[in-house]
Amino acid sequence: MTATSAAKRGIPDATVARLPGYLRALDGLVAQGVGSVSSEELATSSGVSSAKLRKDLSHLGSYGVRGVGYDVGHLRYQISRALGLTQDWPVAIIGMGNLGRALASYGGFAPQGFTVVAVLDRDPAVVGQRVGDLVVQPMEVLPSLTEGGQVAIGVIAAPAASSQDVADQLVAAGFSSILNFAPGVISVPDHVQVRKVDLATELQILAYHEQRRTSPGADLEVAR
Amino acid sequence: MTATSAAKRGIPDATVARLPGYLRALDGLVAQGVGSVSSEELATSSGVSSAKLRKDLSHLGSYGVRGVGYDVGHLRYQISRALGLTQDWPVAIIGMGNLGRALASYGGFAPQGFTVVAVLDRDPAVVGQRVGDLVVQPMEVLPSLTEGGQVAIGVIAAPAASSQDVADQLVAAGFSSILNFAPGVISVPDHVQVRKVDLATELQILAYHEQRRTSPGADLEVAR
DNA sequence: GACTGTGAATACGTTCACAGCT
DNA sequence: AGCTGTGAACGTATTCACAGTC
Repeated sequence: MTATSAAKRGIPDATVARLPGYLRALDGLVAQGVGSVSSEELATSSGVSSAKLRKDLSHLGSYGVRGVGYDVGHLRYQISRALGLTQDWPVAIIGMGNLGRALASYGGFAPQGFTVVAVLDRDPAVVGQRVGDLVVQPMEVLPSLTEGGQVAIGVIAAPAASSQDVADQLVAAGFSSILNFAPGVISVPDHVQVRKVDLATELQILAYHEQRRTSPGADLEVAR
Repeated sequence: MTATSAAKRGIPDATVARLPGYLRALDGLVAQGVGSVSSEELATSSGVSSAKLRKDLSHLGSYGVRGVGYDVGHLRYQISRALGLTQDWPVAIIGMGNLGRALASYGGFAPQGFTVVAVLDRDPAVVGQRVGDLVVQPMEVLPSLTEGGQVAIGVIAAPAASSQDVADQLVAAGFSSILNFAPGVISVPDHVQVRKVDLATELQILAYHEQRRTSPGADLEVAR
């Protein structure tokens, strides 16, 4: 219904959402040449409690050594494998406005196993322009991207008004995972995974807490 | 400890996170000239179940009418008020790389009650450049932004390597809410709210589900 | 008759605290 | 002695289902 349609016999959603954080912390340790960590140390560098970390890792298997800790390299590999990052995931970005360009140029995915293989826009004036190493392609190429059975993740960076339209085209082309940066809800068939990133929502959540700081008990008030 | 340090006698976190979605759906209805909605209709346009919607709204008060539904304008106002959006929130963005520029130029906040009032960068070569309507300022101006007691929300769009440094400067300048786009954890004092938006994390979560689709029961396997 | 608001039931997530292994 | 892995306890979120109101 909403976002994640419950995984049958898999890793709990809350845990999956934290695994990338552990992975990043482990990469930091690898870079520092650290070979082994305790749950306490790894938890601190990931910003969680050690009990939560251990529970999370216990869902992947028993990869620690009692009395010692976790082997950094091995744990890193196991988390990668659990997340499906032993393969590289090609990604297509739709919508080459400010945000789309920023995402396309941002080097942040590549090291994590994601490669932007195509950038598209429906505006003929934008098609053909260079963005980073790529040339903007028209929407018509979408179906060809999924042909090898490879590209499966689409990123919607189009304006809200056309996000449902883009989502429909992604689904029709055979994409099964969508990361949506456009505000608002998009509806897709059950078998398609959608995740949403929304700036305005995040700011509004911060505003709520910020406001509570200054006017504490403004809960029950004259309702008009 | 982690992110949200539990609200005393407030609206549940999960509810707060969904209110912006309801607000957006209500704005759509206002634009269509609709004056009244049922929980079922509003839930559908917000992508949640009607029971969840009603429970969420019940935390704000009783603003519906049994047998009828909710008055769109009044509910919109009540949610705005609960979120603290009856005032406008000035925002400062730190880091004018690709992402920072995209965020600064993105018009998406303004209608929601957020105004980007300052954009900063620590690189002297970037300081002075125009980004949208603003001129990039040096980091030194940070403390002056909070002087009127006004600017309280800072957006970190700097690279991961300097995100902790930027966070420290925001905290020192008196910011009490931070939206962090840089990968990795930042640590701040308890009274500072932090929310994180991380691309790579979202893609990794999608990859997990995507991988499960293709290789279903790859859970217990030879552990090396 | 229609639709809200909510207690009760259930599911999910986190924390505690300790048994079990090295 | 040190640290993991995990059952049991607790807390939070979601769903159900219906009493209450218009």
